[in-house]
Amino acid sequence: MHDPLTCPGCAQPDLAFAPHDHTRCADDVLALAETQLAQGGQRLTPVRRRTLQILLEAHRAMGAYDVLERLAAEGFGHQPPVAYRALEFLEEHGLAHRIRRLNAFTACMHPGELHAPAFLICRVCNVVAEAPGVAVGLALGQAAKKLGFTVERTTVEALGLCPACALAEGPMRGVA
Amino acid sequence: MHDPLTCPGCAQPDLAFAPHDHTRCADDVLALAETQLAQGGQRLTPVRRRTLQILLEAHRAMGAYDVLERLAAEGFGHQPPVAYRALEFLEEHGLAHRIRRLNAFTACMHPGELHAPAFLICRVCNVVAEAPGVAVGLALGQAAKKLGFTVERTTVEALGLCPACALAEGPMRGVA
DNA sequence: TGTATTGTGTTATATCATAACATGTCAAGG
DNA sequence: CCTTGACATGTTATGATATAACACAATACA
Repeated sequence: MHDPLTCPGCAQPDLAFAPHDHTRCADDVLALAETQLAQGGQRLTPVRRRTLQILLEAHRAMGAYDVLERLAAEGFGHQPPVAYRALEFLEEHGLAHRIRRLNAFTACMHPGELHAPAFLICRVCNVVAEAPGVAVGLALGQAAKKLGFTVERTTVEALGLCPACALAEGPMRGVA
Repeated sequence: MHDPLTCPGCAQPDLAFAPHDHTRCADDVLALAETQLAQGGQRLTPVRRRTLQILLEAHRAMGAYDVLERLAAEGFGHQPPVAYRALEFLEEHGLAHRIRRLNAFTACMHPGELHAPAFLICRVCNVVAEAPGVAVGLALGQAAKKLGFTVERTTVEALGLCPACALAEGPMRGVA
């Protein structure tokens, strides 16, 4: 169900990068999602369900066209709107996030919890970690308040080096 | 040099939205940019200079193709890379920022100052304000540090309502 | 002046995203 | 039951954004 070897977060537990809650991976999140949506009178239809599953299984950010390819291969529609609609639905309901710097989407690792997501994107290996962004959201909200601006949604992304790639790259500087 | 009537920030001084420093608009920023670049051994070539000017004059976020159109009309190249290269150069050197939510670029309103820019984007009128983002950057840096992640660049954007549009929209709720 | 570096411009193509419309599904009310 | 309205899915077509790769020009500097 959850393969540590293909999960970027699990691959380096000592470094604690991307320390998502494994007890909630894939199927668990899926069940949770279904419950949540039902409460709001929303439907987790087959395409939407499968889209979420694909994101959860991939366990990394995926472009809409990548998702579409998978969906198409499984008998769903073959055209971009199929993927975009499902992804947008998931995003609207807090089950997925859009990573703007990568033009990609990723499953939310802790749906239901109120959170202003902040993402850490490794520029070398492209792994995306969802960091606790409450403090960031708060700071942003305050800055906005001073200007009389009402915040509705936020995009917070940091590009840099994950621990593993920093180890690999850092010591190389000036060597060669 | 600076027309309050076409400047979103100046249009509503009472609301203090987008309270950029007017003494630094257009020509001032341009001069500052030139100095700064020269110090770093970089060149503010005609295309680059004109691109920055266009962004400063527009005083709002512009798409790369909008910028290109202006450049082309003035005798510069007619192909996308012309605009993208100039814009990327400006961004790298802190003279312009990329607004990912809008796939657009905007001139930096206070170049030289060390700052992690945070943008407030009105979803109604599309005006973009550059808010002081130091606190936000700090919070993000700390969250990253906990995961061993090294932040190099950040994207911080909030979508919401600017004061003017909030006034126009807020009271309407439930009325009709 | 020659030579390396950087910048500009081009063609061509890749990548990402949405508008508009037809068809299908399903639940609620007649 | 069957109609109707809302929502969902699928399609075609197009729009919008971005980059690769290469030729040539300008500049810096030995």
